[in-house]
Amino acid sequence: MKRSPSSLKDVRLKKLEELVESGIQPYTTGFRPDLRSSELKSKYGGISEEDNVSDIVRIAGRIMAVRVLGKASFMRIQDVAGDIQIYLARDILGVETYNQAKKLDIGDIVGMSGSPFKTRTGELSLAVQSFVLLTKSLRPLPEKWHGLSDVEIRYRQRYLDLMVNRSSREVVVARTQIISYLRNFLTDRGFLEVETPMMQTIPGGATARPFETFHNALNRQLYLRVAPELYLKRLLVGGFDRVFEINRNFRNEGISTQHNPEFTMLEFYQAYSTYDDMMSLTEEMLSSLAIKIVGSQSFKYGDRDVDLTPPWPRITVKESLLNHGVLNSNEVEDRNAVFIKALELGVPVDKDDSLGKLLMAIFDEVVEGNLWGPVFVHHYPVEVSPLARRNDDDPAVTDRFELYVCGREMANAFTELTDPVDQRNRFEEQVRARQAGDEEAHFLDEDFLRALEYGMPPAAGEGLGIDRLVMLLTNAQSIREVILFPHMRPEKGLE
RNA sequence: GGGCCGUUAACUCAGGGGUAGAGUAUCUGCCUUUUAAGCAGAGAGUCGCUGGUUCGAUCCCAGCACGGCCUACCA
Repeated sequence: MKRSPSSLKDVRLKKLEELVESGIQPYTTGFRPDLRSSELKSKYGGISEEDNVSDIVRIAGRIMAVRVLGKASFMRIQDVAGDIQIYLARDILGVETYNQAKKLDIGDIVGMSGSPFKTRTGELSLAVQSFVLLTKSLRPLPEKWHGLSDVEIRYRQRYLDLMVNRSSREVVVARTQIISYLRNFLTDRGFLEVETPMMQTIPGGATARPFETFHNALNRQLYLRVAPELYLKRLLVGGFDRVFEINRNFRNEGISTQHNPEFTMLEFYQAYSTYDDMMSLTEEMLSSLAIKIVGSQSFKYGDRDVDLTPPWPRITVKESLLNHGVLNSNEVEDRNAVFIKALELGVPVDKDDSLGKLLMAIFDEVVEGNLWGPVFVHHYPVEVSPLARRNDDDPAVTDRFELYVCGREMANAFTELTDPVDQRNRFEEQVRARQAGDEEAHFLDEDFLRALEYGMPPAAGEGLGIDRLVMLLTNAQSIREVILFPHMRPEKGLE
């Protein structure tokens, strides 16, 4: 570490030495506050400037602002609940203690004991009678007006961001409330929360490239899961009729404002139900969640309005293409016409792609981003839905939907494929695609097929991207705003 | 992966071919109800890194690193 004699950190290290020399412990344990700042405010907020409160209360927190007025000083102490002003006066503390208090720095964590009172301007404050330095801070905090806005520092040093930016703390709280709400919502309906493997020998359940790792003792390759789906369905086979998991998935793909290599998914499965039931459940779950979190079913995302009031429109993939005008009703059934249209649109397609794949390629390219929603798009082609049940009337499509809100896929659900013979065929098709170079194609999971051969009850399941849901409800434009420690390249030159 | 933009003090930002500026923060002094406290003074930067052009580069050029946005892949 480089040390110029006058660096801000060295100034504080010198103070630290002086504190120790004068017998003050700079990292003290054992102080227990009575109240958080918000509790102090609600308990004593009603006092008047004339009141002489004799109660002594203890608060703890970080010094965020210091105003020394000579023989008296004010400081702002921040804790998790907010902040409270404290008043330090020489004639209360005595000369020696007051001079020690003046050595406290912005950033230090302190415990303060004193009596609540109101200042001339009517602000509830704490007149300190004694204090203790709990943690000496050695680095200066970001500037008090503009705070910390450099996104790189905000993400890399999230602790700093949380310290100085209230909005960042609010996102954390909202995220926790959202997950808690979803957990209770499902638990209340008889769902059992489970945990399934993150490290898998055969990564399954989604079309995605997995991360690879290696188990030394077993001398074999393992994958980080791309989805929990196949394990949750094994639990349906085992007899649990409603299960869910809220946990991390890992996909070895690009990073963007919508994508982090690890992200959180809610997956839930319900036996004896269909994807229609999933749509109703999703409407109820997310619209009530919105009321809980933002206070209304309609709210702003960016500069546009979103309204989650049920029911939400339901259209098929083909209808969405027709509605958009990109294809007409003759073309949409004609594989070659669709292929030509894809080429015209510059959509990346392969000459061997099936009708279903081509339709989805065009959908992804031109329709998806325009689906402000909320809208359920259903009847996905069977070729791109290897785990979903075929539609009884049209075996070329599946009983699958994706929920779109604000041009983004929020959820993916389907009536599950329970036929082990069909499932084997679908897997084999995926294996052929993998052998042809598709690194995202599914692996064949022989044990999963064996489970289906024992018999899985008819069921529907859904995956819901938690990060994107949190983005929607906190009006965040980047997934990194809703993940505490988003993935970053290693920092160079760190001391 | 591709394109564009950015990187100057601890933070927020100006500046610009002749070796650097502001506010906040820090330090010193004054100040017993401030709250963007005030007043006076001071210190603080290898201008992201490495090369090139130039008498001279923080500035111009190239490469690299990191970040942002768009794009691609995906959820």
